[in-house]
Amino acid sequence: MARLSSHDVRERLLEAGVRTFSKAGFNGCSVQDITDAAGVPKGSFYNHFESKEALGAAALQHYWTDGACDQLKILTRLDMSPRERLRTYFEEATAEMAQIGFTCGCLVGNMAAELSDHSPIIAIQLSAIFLGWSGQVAECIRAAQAAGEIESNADPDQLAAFVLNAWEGAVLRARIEKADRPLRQFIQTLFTILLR
Amino acid sequence: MARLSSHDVRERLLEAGVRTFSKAGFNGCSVQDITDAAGVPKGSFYNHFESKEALGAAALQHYWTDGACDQLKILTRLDMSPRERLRTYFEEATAEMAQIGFTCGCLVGNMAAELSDHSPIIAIQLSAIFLGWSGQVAECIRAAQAAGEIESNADPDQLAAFVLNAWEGAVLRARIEKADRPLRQFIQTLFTILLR
DNA sequence: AATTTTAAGATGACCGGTCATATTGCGGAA
DNA sequence: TTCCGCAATATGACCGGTCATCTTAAAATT
Repeated sequence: MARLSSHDVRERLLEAGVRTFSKAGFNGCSVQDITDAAGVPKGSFYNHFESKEALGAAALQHYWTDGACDQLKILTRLDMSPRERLRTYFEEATAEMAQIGFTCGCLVGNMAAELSDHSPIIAIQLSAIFLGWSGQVAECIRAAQAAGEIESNADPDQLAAFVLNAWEGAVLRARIEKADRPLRQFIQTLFTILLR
Repeated sequence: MARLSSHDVRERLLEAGVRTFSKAGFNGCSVQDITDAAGVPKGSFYNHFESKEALGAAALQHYWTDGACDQLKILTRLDMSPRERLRTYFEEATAEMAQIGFTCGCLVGNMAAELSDHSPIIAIQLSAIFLGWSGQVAECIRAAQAAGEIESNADPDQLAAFVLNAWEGAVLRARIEKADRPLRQFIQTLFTILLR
């Protein structure tokens, strides 16, 4: 059996990291759990990452730039109106969460809860991720306002931050209830009240 | 030095559990961390709780019924109007979070992120806590609507769930940023847009 | 003296991380 | 083209320490 290239090993560890951290939490899994999930020998781990925390930071980045950003592209599609894009974005996210049985939740939220007090590096990353995320949503809200799809002319940045905060909370509750009810309720409230 | 009564030891473990789980997370601290924080011998732990998870469940209950409920009483005070009560409630919570330097966050949210997939007992408790919490806030919103303090006549339960979701998200972001900005912004958005 | 409760210390599995050694692909010397 | 030397990577046994939990002798209570 051919050996994996160095790049492949690193990639596998990143993806296994995202999966394993999402499922079990940063402190809820071991480095061995991750190498097992990646199908990589334990000893290889430290050739690619200097510590578990370093993998945490890299996996978070990987999740955001290679995984979550695909969904974010919905927000800039041109085949839908801004308001439709927003709705589709949260409906897609709901469907994805349903598909995995409401386990895991959002890696960004999980890492925020577990590590923001203890890993400054990851806290800074999380801050940047939330900023970018909020900015994208704000842009879409701004466009919806310009298109006359939203009554309120409140500050889009303020609205976006509030909406994403509520989304994080809804994800938490969906995970507890193992049902899409909190997510559906979030969408309904969002579009019938806040972005009416 | 006189020995502590059995009841005191249990109480100390509960309070140390709340403190330690809040600071370090459930998987981020050891049983010994908790017994040290409680100032009780480590051998005593299993005389009072059958497992770390059992303490987790008991501490969560203790936090909710003996700690957080004090703040919840603001929502039913009669010396303020319903809308004022709501604002005071979130401002008090903001002040408390500022006082501890934006570490810890909310035990309910932290445990939800860390344990809702792995501890059914705690998941059920979390579900009940959110339900009760949401109900209290909904009642206050309903009263505010009745008093004509809020324009929107949207379903109070739906509003309350959305508001608490957003609060959980805001707490997460305040913890990341180590600043009250996300909490202040939450309050501002809440009262100038959602509960206008 | 009999019974219950306490808590010190033990237990072995497991933790994040390191090690010596084996293997590899590659640039340059022939 | 062939070969060599070498840096980078692969590997799993292994490190000291910590984990959640248990055992048990001593202390307190009856």
